[in-house]
Amino acid sequence: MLDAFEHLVTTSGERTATFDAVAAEAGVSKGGLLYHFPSREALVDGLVERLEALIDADVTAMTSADDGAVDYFIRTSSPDAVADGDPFDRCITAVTNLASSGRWPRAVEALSAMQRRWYDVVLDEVGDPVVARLVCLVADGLWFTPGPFDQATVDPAAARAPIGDVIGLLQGLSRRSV
Amino acid sequence: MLDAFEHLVTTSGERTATFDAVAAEAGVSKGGLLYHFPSREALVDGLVERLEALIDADVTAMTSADDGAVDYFIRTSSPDAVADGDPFDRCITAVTNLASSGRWPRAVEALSAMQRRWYDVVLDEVGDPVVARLVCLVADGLWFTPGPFDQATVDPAAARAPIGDVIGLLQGLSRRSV
DNA sequence: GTCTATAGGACGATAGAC
DNA sequence: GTCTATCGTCCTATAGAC
Repeated sequence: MLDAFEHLVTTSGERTATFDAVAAEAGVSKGGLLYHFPSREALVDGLVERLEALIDADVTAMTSADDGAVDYFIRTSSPDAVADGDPFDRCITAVTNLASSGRWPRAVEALSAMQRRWYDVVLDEVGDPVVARLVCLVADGLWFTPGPFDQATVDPAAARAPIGDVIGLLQGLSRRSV
Repeated sequence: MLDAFEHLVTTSGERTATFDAVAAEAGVSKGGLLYHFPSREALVDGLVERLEALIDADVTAMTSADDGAVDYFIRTSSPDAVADGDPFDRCITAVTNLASSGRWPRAVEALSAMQRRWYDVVLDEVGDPVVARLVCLVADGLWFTPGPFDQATVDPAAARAPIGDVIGLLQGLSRRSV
């Protein structure tokens, strides 16, 4: 049922993810859904808790990544990864959509905490706060543009610079320790 | 009336920006509002057209900025500018909120076009597509995190690196022409 | 041009059978 | 635990007086 809610919020926005639609997508009836999630807030909380668990797993993977945390971080933030059906990416997109409505403070807090944790890991690797912030900004930029709004315009092979070059540039900065 | 709609969408999200609320905010009655904007789509279109006009003005200012397009671009993308009551920033935030619902294709297209135009101006200045993309990603990252979701957590004087240093770093890259 | 009144519909949530 | 049926509320949009 959470999967159905997540899917609808991700693809069509929060407005369309009504109890009726979620129940239909999950293959149950509205009453059945409301037994497990008595309110809309319960549904949101369920997704936020799922996100928090996935953040823990991602931070662990990031700190122990073979090519370093920065490489892992930037690569998993690119729209290429979003296009795939990665559960973590889908969950982030869903919670982001929920947060942007302004009605779910818990969603906002979870996303803020996620960014703080990423920043700490990156800072630990690159050492310099300026470079660490730059890396986080690039990752956020990659995440938000242009994917979530218009999945049709995601064009990995476009004339824009390949993301591998951007990573190399950032790692160069990290080594020079500006 | 458009101001009222923009303000409500920006501060409280699209859900709360009903005809009733917009009319009350604008100081007219619901019927009066509906005379000028016969449907919700008309309201959205009005805001998108306002955005397109503001984009034209911003691109012009950006190309002729004293300290260069990159400096202008990054500075006006930072949350410090968002906190102010800049009409352009407010309009972008409002249209972004509308776009994230997935119900207004015109809003999505306007934002994509905006990013393409910014990229073209930056590329024209820095020459290198990789650096140009990096600059745009940083600007997008600055824009989206963490401001729009949680205006209370905007903390310009936080321990994170000052944005001026980030700009310097990007300009260094631009000069070295990686 | 601006108002009141209301139609028509969708949504969140409850009640109670099975 | 899952279902059907339904209540109350809120929203978009229309009709028509002024």
